[in-house]
This record gives sequence, structure tokens and C-alpha cells, in this order.
Amino acid sequence: MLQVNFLRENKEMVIEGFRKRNFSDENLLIIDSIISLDDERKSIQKSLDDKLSISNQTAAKIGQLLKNGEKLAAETAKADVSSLKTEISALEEKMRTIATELDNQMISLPNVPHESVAFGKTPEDNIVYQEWPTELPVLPETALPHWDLAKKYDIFDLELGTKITGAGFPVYRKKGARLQRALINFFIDQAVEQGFEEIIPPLMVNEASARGTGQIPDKEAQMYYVEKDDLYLIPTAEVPITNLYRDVILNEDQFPIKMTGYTPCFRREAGSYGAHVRGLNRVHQFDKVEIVVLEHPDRSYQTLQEMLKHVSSLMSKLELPYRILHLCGGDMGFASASTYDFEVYSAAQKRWLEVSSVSNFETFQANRLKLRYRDGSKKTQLAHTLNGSALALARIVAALIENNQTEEGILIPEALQPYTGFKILN
RNA sequence: GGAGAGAUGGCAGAGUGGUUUAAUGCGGCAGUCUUGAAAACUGUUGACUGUAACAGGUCCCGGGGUUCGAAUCCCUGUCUCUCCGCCA
Repeated sequence: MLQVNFLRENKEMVIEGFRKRNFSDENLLIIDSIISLDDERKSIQKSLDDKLSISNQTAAKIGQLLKNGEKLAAETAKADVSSLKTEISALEEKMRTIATELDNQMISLPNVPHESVAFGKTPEDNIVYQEWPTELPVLPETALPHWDLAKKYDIFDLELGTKITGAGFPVYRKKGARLQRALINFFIDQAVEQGFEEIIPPLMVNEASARGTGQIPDKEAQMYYVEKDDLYLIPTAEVPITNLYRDVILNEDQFPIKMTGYTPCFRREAGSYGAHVRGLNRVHQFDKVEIVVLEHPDRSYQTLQEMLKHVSSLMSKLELPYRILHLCGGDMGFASASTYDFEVYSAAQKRWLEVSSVSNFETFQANRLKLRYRDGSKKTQLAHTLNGSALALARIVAALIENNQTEEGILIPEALQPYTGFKILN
């Protein structure tokens, strides 16, 4: 969530930013509406505070009078206060109404895109930031998509998952299960080597946490909800890990705080069944290693670059062809100020699959989280939060087995062999 | 799941209706002293809101209530601890 004062002080910049998100002139009017609502809030607050001040003073005076035995004077003072009390509760009621309205409007505002973010309406407008290698692999015509390879080598089974749970819950078996575990360990080890602290968080979170990272109210429908206990299954480790620092005030010298964690991720993905979500392309439960960084505002964009470098190195070590897209304003997530998507090329499907999304949220999440730091002048400031997948497993597995298929079996990239314990999957 | 106790500042811990702008200790910060450090001593030390700066306002787990006045009394929710039961 943005701050009202930020809107006041950076109005032109906010307008420019929202235009990148394709706000119409009419939609932009909300900014002025919020500012004038806030003006009103302030003036009501002022008169409320004045009345409270008088009420407080009178109450103290009554205490004194009673102590001195001046009962009559005390009773008079009590009568004076009672009319004040009705005024106060009327003002309080007004404050509640206006604060709720202000909050509703503020919460509907997305983050302001960073100046480097391009205008654009659809994924077509995203900018290819980096691509590796320059020539895409070409497989023989007989090459199989990963769902057929899964049957051939018995490495995962979607129908079995449907039987015990429902569609979109894969069961990994044999070398497929081992490959899954190998990738998780490989990704975590790589992150730890880069200085990320390993976390194993809870897989369910309460409402406050879901609110802190912005899943509520923006993406509530995407989460599985356990009604009996009022808990949400996490759609990403970002939620519990970032919330470790909810309501925390850091010292400046604690930055950067770098964390990583492996968790399964649960996504309802409502209404997204169809032809190109076959196999592992889109599932309700998948494994992911996430990296989360809390950073000083002055260094967050540098950190974003370092995170891109880390994810790139994972892709190259797995010898997978990938590209990085800098998302345009129209395709960017609600809470993000700048997002880079990693896509892996799945050679049998001849498709790019998103496997990582690395974002800088600046203060947008920190404001909801009340995640702050103390700067040199002892004032508290909102920190910046960043996160990214490093990496999401299901689609990596899809691309890896498709791209590396041979007559003899699926070749395991060298970096992964110590983790799988085998060089070829057959 | 049952019974009992509890939730106060970074931490420990007083405070059961009116100078509480929350005692005191520890920790942190600054200073004195010292070649430097430690110790000792002195001062300082919560968050939010608000203002040009003051002032003012809100916050003692959350929500509601009683009262002129609530950390303190009442109702309710959540969580923690101890004992019992169950259990990987």
C-alpha cells in the first residue's frame, strides 16, 4: 500500500507511473479524491483532538476537586463534560467513516512503477532484457513433450494425483521424485552459498500475514483457505518469510537481510484449465525455492540486479536456455515497482515457460508490514522488500526432461549429478 | 480436549479507579574520567499521529462496555505458561 503523504509529495511522478499501468484520466482522479479526503480527515482529527484535550483536563480537575472535598464544584464540572462527550462520539463516528473510505481508496491503488519500466498493455510489450543462448535448441521431430516422457520413464503421474486429491496435484515417483529432491537441494545450496539464510517456514499463514504481503485483498481467490482454523495455505514462501519481519524496526546496519526457503506452493488458479496448461505447465501444488531480501532503499535496485544474476547462474548451471523479460507497466503485478520474469525454453513444446519472477516492491509491502528501519537521524523509515523464485520446480522439470531427452534416456546436467546420484534418467 | 495462572516499553519487572507525561533494574546512546579500554559517575533512551516548530491526540495482547476519569473494573476473542489427557 502507498502512503497518502507520498501521493501528496510526488503527485506528478505518481500520475506518470499510473499512466504506465494504463490508468485513464478519469481513473487518475482518485488521487485528488484521496488527498481531499485526507485533508478532511486531518481537520476532523484536529477538532476531535481539541475536544479530547479539554475532556482530559476537566477529568483531571474533577479528581483534584474531589480530593479537596469540593463536591459541588466537581458535580458542575461533570455536567460540563457530558455535552462535550456527545460531540466527541459524533466526531469519532465521522472519523471512522472517513478513515474506512480513505483506506478503501488507498488499498485499491497499485504500486508506482519504477522509472525504468516501459509503457505497455500486454505481455507482448514486455522488453527482452537478456537471452541465453542466442540460438534455441531444436529437437528431432520424434521428441516427446514432458507428459509423454513422464509415462515413458514413470517419473510423475498426474492421474494418480487426481485419484487421491484432484486435478493439478502431481505424484512424483522413482527417479522423478529423486530429481525433484535433487533440484530443491541444489537451489538451496546455491542460495546459501550466496549468503542467503535458510528458512523453513510454516506452510499455512494467518490473515494478518496474507495481508502483509498483499495477497489479501488483491489475490485472495488464489489461495486455499482452511475455514475451520482461519488459515491460508501459502501460494509462495514469500508470504511466511517476508512476514517474519512484520512489525519490526531494523537498524540500518542490519541490511541487507537475505533469506531463502523451500516450500511447496498451493495455488487454486481458478478457471485456468485448458490446452496449454497440460502436464506440469500449471498445477495446484508445486515446489519452489524462494529468495527474499529486505534492503535499504538506496541499494534495493542494485540488489535486484544481484538477484537476477543469481537466478541467471542457476539457469546456466542447469544448462537451460532462458530469457529475461522486463515486464511492462500493463503486465506487472499490483504490488511490484519493477519485475523481471525468467522464462525457460521448453524445446519439445516449443514454448517459453515462466519459471521465476524477481521483483522489487520498494515500500509497498513494507508499509503494510510495518517493516521499518532507523536511519542516522533516529527517524523510522520504511524498508524495501524484494523477492524472486530461485527457482520454481515443476516447469524447470518439464523443460529439463524435454530438452535433454535422448535415445538412451534423459541426460542430467553436470551440476545436478551430485544431487541426483545418476547421470542419466532412464 | 480438561483444570489453573498469565499477557505492561529492546529485555526483566512494579503498578488493582484520579500528579502514570508507566516506578525500578538491565541493555542501548552521549558525556566525565583514561594513553586507550573497562569500571564508576552524570545525562539520555518506545511507536503512531500532528505542527514551520511547539502544543495537542492515540497506544499497557485484540475488540466491546462501565465511569467525569481505566494499564487498573466488567464482557468477549486470541495467544502463552503449568499440570493432566492424547500423540509423530
